Amino acid sequence: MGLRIHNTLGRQKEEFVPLRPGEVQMYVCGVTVYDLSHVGHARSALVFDMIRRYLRFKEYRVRMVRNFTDVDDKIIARAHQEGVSPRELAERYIEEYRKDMAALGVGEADVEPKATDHISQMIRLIERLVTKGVAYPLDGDVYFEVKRFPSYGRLSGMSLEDLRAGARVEVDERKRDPLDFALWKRSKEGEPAWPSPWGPGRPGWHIECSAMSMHYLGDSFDIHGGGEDLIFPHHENEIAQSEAITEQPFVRYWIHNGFVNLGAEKMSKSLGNILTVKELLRHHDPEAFRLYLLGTHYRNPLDFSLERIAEAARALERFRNLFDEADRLAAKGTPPPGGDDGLLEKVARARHRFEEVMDDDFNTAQAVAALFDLAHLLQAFRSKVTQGQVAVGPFLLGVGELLTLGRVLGLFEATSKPPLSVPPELRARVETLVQARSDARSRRDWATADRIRQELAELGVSVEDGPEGTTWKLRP
RNA sequence: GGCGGCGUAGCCAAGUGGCCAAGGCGGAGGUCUGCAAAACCUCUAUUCAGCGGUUCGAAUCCGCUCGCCGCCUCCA
Repeated sequence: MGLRIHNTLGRQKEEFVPLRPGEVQMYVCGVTVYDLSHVGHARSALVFDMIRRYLRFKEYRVRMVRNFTDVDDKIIARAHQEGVSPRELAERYIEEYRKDMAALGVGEADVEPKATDHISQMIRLIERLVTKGVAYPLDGDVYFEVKRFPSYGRLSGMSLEDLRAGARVEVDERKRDPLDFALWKRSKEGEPAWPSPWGPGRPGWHIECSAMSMHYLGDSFDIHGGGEDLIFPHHENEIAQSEAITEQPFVRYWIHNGFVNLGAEKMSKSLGNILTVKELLRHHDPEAFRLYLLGTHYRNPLDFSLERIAEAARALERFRNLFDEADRLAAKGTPPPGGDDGLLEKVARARHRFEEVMDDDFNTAQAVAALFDLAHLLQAFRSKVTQGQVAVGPFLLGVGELLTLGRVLGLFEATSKPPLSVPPELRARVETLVQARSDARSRRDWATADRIRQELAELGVSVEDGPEGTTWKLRP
């Protein structure tokens, strides 16, 4: 079975066939760097990170480009406000974005280009558009003439008439059509400017993605992604610009992720209802957040809720308990003999199911369900290992497979809460108390044992007595 | 106004014509354990916003109604 992807162009699932066998070229719209990124940006980044991981699991060689928009009105306005240069402001937030993504476990793209490093490529594209007669200069600006591109509106599913009917853009009498959009903007006093055939100015927003994607990936490439708010006008305009020049299909598969809502409304800066990634990670485990996100299909809206993330953290604990158990059994050495009781075949079936549901337009909710089922299976088997009924080897193999599959989704990078976060002096004190409690227990002095457990609880430590002895961990 | 999407258990959420409607959280009972925790087992939607229709058969297709959201302006 092959991968099927929902293509925004056509609004249906299609079999995924890359341009070159075994290779995938993808471009993802990144962020405009004028402020800290929020949970909505995080969702988009995590979705495309998951897609890239899965494509790699399918043994595709993936080349991914994710851009930074580092010149635009908001950056300029913000920089003026803070009394720094737009470049300085952009650099700062690029740095912050990279830190946030790393903290979320989102891998770096193969290329992370900045718009301002590609001005000459943009100018060349604009020149070609002017030469072809699909764009026209006007007082130092250059506009794309939408009427010259017959399939304009195809991605968003709207006709020019539909678009004109609902147009909320300010009518600029100079433009040939209200829907014509800027490729190049004449710069005003005090704004960053680059020399061009039309005078000093700066690029319009849409042209940068055409320029950078075609520069790094070619005139036609496989996947272009971003949040669903980019469908119109951003991606619609990219198609118009690019295809007007090359007269070839720009992108084969358009993938758009759904929004994060907060309080029944889209999380966005203009509405003011945002939660930054930094704020999120101050209180929550990044893997719990990832598990929470994966529980909802990437195209569906997600109602953000800290309570749901806390639930995901509890669910994640169950996997981690299993991994701890596997570590303990693996460390014991000299595996006792025994059968596998059909476990490995069930593990293979779980893998098959995982791949099948992921092949269906990245159904991570189902994939996660397969992971939970596999974990249950392994836990049940582990009870039998402990009782000496079956061998430990198949159990460890099964856990290894669970880890492999989870990591395809970016989960289980940390198999347990990092014990490193325990300060050494606290660790020593806890170890002493745990030992004292074990001594008391071996004397069957339950009163003392319980008292010590209470003492440990006050330190935020919980203890568990198992057949292999007592273990402890920090409670969140 | 135009275009599009959503409404599934206490909560979250998959499923888009036919095996018992995934999975998670929460809850109930049981096993194990000195107790606890963890883990395991069982149970927790005769029903998919409502009303009609198509079909041998619909949560899934069609129509209408109600409620919610997004895009059409910068936006992941």
